[in-house]
Amino acid sequence: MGIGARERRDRLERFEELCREAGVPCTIQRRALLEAVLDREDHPTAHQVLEAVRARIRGISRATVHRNLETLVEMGVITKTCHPGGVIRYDARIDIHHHLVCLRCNSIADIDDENLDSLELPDTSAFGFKVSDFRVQLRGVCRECRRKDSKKRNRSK
Amino acid sequence: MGIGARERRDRLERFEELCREAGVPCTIQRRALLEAVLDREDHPTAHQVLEAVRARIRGISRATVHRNLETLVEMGVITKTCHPGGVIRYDARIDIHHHLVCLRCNSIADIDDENLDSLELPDTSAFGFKVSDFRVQLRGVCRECRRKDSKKRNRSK
DNA sequence: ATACGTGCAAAGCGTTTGCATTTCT
DNA sequence: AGAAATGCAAACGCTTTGCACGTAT
Repeated sequence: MGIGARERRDRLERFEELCREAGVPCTIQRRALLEAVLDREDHPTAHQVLEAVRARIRGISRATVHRNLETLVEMGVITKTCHPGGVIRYDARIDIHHHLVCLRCNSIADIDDENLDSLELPDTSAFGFKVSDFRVQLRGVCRECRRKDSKKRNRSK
Repeated sequence: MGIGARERRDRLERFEELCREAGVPCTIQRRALLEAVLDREDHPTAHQVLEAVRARIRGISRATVHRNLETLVEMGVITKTCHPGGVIRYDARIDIHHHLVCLRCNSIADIDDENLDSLELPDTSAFGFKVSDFRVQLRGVCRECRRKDSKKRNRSK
């Protein structure tokens, strides 16, 4: 899954356009970080993005990664994913899609489903809340964790 | 909102039952932590729960809070919430309900909606994923953050 | 030329772990 | 008595911040 080649190109173009419009410097670090996220099919942490970018920019610093991932989110060219853990995770996908969230290991997998996409959202204006986006999170236990669980059960018998 | 008095009582009872069944010690710390979460209507961090519990148990330690909140989640008497931030948040509610997630300040508010509750979930057996639960997350910007944004805009004019 | 971004190092938080001691069953 | 939990302190990992220097517009 992940995003396709066309979408990837469009997103980079949009990024450069937004930089120009906002007068924000389009540095090589910023661009490389965006590409690193776009090239992933999972929901990487800042650390994972750093590892990936180091191949292209040797001396890039941890602080730059954190600062810029946040900038890219604000620009709307990537998003943050919601997860039950204690480490921030980013997502290349900005379109409507949904998540399988493992409550055991905190992993997240994408799931696409037209029925979920066409959900009718409730009115949130009473909360003063402006909805921009939504995700359905199917919470439970992933394949790996279920396997580990059954191993544990066998051992204790 | 939050949970009602009856639900609160039932949950504590269920907790004690689960302790007995599993032969898990039902310590005063454990019980106090559960009560502290049940008494909150928001989605507290471990630190917030610690603060609340200190009133009853002076010398309770940070480690005990973290360890036991995790235990309570495993027992299924509280849950973890999914959020875009870097701090783990707990939730007194274990029934199906939904969230308004602010992507600016990472705050979470509950929202109840029958239409969302009756959502038809896709089949996840192909992923080896066992669904136990679901949440719809309406992502966007909360009232407070929108206010701050408009103030900022005014200043820059 | 100026504003903004970067790298570095240190600080700041939240969470986890090892170990001696206490408590629950 | 024995297993498990607690408290404490240190370690750990992720994120943020201050500052000197470099770079994009």
